[in-house]
Amino acid sequence: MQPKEKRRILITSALPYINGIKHLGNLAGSQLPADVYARFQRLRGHEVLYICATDEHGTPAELAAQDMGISTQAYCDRYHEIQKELGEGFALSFDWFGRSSSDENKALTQHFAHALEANGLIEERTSKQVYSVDDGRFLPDRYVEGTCPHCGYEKARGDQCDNCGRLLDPVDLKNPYSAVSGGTNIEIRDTKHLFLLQSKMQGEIRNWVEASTDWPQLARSIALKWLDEGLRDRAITRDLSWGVPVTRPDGSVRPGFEDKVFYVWFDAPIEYIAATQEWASAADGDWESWWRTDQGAADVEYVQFMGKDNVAFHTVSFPVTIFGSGEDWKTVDKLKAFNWVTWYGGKFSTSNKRGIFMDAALELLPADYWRWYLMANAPEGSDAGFTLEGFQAAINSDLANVLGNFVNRITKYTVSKFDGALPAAGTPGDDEAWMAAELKKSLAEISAHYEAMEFRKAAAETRALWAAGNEYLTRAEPWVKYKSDVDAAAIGVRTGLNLVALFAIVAQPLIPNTAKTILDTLGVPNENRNWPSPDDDNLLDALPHGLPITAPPVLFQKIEDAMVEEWTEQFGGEPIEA
RNA sequence: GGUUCGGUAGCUCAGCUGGUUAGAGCGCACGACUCAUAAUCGUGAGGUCGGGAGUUCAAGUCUCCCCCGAACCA
Repeated sequence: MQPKEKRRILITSALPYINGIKHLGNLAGSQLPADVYARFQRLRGHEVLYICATDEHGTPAELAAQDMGISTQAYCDRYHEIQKELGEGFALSFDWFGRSSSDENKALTQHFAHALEANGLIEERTSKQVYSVDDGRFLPDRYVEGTCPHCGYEKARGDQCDNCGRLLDPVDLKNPYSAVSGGTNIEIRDTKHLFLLQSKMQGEIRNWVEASTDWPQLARSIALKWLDEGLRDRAITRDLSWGVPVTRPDGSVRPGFEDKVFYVWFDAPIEYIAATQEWASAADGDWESWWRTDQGAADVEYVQFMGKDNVAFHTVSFPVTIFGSGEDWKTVDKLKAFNWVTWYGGKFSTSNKRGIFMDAALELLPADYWRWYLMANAPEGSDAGFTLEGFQAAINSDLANVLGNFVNRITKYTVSKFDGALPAAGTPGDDEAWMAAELKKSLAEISAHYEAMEFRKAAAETRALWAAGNEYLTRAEPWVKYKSDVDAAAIGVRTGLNLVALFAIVAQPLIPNTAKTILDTLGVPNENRNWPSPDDDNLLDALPHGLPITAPPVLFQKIEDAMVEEWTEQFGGEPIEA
C-alpha cells in the first residue's frame, strides 16, 4: 500500500454551555465522538487539532451566578474548571479547551462585527424592549417573567414559555415582572440594537449548502429548511453587562451601546477560531495555518461535531458571519450531527433527579466503561435510550468477557506454562492464516467506519475482532497441544499475545485508558502504538521473542445486578409517564 | 399545525443505487471445551420487515393513504 498522505484535520465539538454539569447525552452527542475521531486520526499519523471551549455568555449564566450570590465571572471561572476537569476525567483529548469569554474571542468577535458592518451587513435598528424602572435597566430574555400570552401560564420566561413551549418576545408578556428584583414597575422603551442582515446572505449561503453534498442528510435538510423559510435579520446585541463589548473599529465603545454586549449566539461559534488562537499563544502554534485559507489552511479538513439542535447555527448562522466578513476563513467540510441520548426514553433532568451526569458517572465507574457504551450505542440514526440494564449487558459482555477475559486467559497461560516469556518456537499454520485474514478484513472495516464517522459500526467491528481472537484460541487450542507438542502450543500463545497488543492498539480511540494499561503491561513502545496497516504481514509476530509477560490486573469489573438496582434507585430508572 | 426522521426476530439495531432460503449483538435452549473474570467456542429456536393499496418479471428496499413514535420550527 502506498503511504497515505499526511492530512491536516481540524476538529471542533459544539461548545458546552457553562451552566452546570453536562449529562451523558451531552457527552455522547459531540465531545466524545469528536474525541474518538481525533484519536483515530492521530493514530493514523495525521496532524490533528481538536478544539473545544465553554460557551460562557448569555442570560442563563448570569442568572445562575445571581442565584449563587457570586459574580458571573466567578461563576464562569468555577464551572469552566469543573467542565475542564470532567473532560480530562473522560479522557477527552482536546488540544485546547478554551473559554468564549477570553480576550481573544472578544477581539475576534469585534473584528467580525466591524468587517460585517463595513460590508453593509450590520445596521442599527431601534426596537422596543422591556425596561425595569426599579432595576434601572432593560430586561432581555429571561430577565423578565410574566404571564404567557398564549396559554396563560403565570411564570413564563421572556424568551420562552416553559408550559406551552412557545417562543416569546419579552414585550408580549402580560403582567411582566423583573426576574432580578421582582419589581413590577415595567415600561416598554425604545432602544437601539445591532442587527445582522442575514437576509442579504441568503443566496450565497444557499449556494454553499447546496454544494456541500458530503453533509449527512439530517444536516442538509435542516439547513435547507431554514433557507426555505428565509433567513431573518437578527439582533446580535443584548442589554447585558457580561459579554463582548460593542466597539467601534478604533476600539472605543460604540455610542449608545455602553450597557450592551454582543449576544451569545453571535460570539459563541467565533470562539472556535478564538480558542485556536488561545491554543496558539499557549502552545506556540500557528492558528492561521488552521483557519486562514490564505495562510496555509486551504488543505485543512475541518470536521464539526454537534447535537442536532446546533445544526442550523453551524450550517447557516455561523457561515453568514464567516462569508459576510469577506475574508479568507476556513469553513466546515464535514459535519456529524447526533440525536439525543434519553434516560429510559425520557429527558435527563437535574431537578427531577433523572439520569446520570458526568460527575456522578466517574464516581461510579472508570471513564472507559461509559465511553464504550455511549459510542457502541451512539445516537446516530435516531434518539438512543440509555438504560442501566443495557449498560450492564454491554460492559459485562463486550468489555469484561470478550476483551478483558481474552487478555487475562492468554497472559496467565503464558505465565504458568511459558515462564512468563513470549515464546519464540513454532511456525504459523492454518489457524494463524485464518486469524491473519480476519484481522486484515477487520482492520479495513474499522478504519472505514471511523473515516465515515459511523461510531456504532466501528465499535461493533472492534468487538467482532476481539471475538475472533477468542475463536482463534478455540481453534488453536494451545492448552491441548501443549501436552504433546510444546512448540505447537507456542505458536498459539505467541499469536495470542500479539493479538492482545493489537486489540489494545485498535481499542485506543474508544477505551484509551484500558488500552494504555494493556500496552504498558506488554511494554509496547509509544512509536509502535499507531494504527496497524492491514497489509503488514508481520502483525501477528510483531512483539519481540522472549518479551517478559505478566498478567495485567483485571481490566473490567463486572456490573452486578445489585449495582443496577442501587443505581436505578439513585438515578431514577422508571420509564417516564406519557 | 408545518417539516424531517423513524416503526425489521423477546431487547438494541444493520440492511448501498429494488433481485438467490431477511442479518448481527444481547437474551434464551442445547452441545463442546477447560487456558481464562462460572469466561470462551459451536449449533439452534424465533420475524407475514407498523397497516392497506399500487408500480414491477421481482419490494423490507419505489409511489400513495392511514396508524404509532421522536425531533426540529431561530
